[in-house]
Amino acid sequence: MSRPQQQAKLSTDHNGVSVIQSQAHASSLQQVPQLVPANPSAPGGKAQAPSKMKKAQADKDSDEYRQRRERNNLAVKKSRQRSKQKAQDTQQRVNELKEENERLEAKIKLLSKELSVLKDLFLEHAHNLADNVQPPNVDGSSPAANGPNGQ
Amino acid sequence: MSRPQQQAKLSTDHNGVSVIQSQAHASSLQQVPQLVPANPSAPGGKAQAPSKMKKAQADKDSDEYRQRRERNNLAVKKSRQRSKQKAQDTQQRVNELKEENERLEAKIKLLSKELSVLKDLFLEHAHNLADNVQPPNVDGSSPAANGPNGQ
DNA sequence: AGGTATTGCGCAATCA
DNA sequence: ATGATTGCGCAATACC
Repeated sequence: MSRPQQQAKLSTDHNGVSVIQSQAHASSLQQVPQLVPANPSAPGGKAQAPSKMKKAQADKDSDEYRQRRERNNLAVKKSRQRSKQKAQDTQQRVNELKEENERLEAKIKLLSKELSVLKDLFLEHAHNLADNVQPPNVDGSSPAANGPNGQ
Repeated sequence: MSRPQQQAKLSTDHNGVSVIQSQAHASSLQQVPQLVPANPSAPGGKAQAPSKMKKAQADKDSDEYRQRRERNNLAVKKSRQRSKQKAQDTQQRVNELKEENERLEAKIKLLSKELSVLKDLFLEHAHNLADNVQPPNVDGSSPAANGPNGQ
């Protein structure tokens, strides 16, 4: 995909390096504007003065016109290239962020686990301590053994 | 934020010929493609047989050709629109991911803090416990209430 | 004023 | 043969 569309015109290299062609817009196929007013031979039509045509014609042949076009074409290419690049970068960014996200998520998991372990440990010891220090309640089991720590 | 460039359906021909395109393509402005060699004096070039041109010409006039073009134009529009949409979505994705990242990062911070607090607490109690547990025999009075931890 | 940068559009070559 | 993509040129116009 993306091949020499027309074997003509610009020596746009396949690699994207465009060579500014000479002033001579010698191309292969060139369509002459030839704007035909398409005279409205409609009912009640009126003749139109063919005045501006020639000028248009001249414009296109103009050297300056060609130059402007050339510049613009270049600008367009550049712009599009940039746009594409940007899109690509954005996509890349997404990937990076996704990765980082996973990393963070993993870390969270780890921390959570660590935390829970520590909490359990702490509770256990607390109970032990309580049992040790407090007079043994000869009654049942331990006072409270619930460690409902959510997360 | 661009706007409709033209209010009239003005189509620019491949070669720069502007043509008003009426819905019914059977009316005003007949623009004959008129392929011109445009290269009257090519360096060692050779005149091309005008044989295939006619064919090309005919092709363009062909109803079928027009139809094909029309369909393709439609497809192109669709494709580009989709492409644009996709880019937009990707950008959006970036934003979302960035947000989520911040969220996660905050959570990590929180968990870390919690963890450190708990650790300290645990250490303290562990010490207490150790002091307690060590000599059950001895008549140790109070378990010591020192805060022997650095920082 | 004079330029570049963007954008919509159509064409043609490819791809699928 | 058909729709989808893609590179490209043109023209309008946005942006300096």
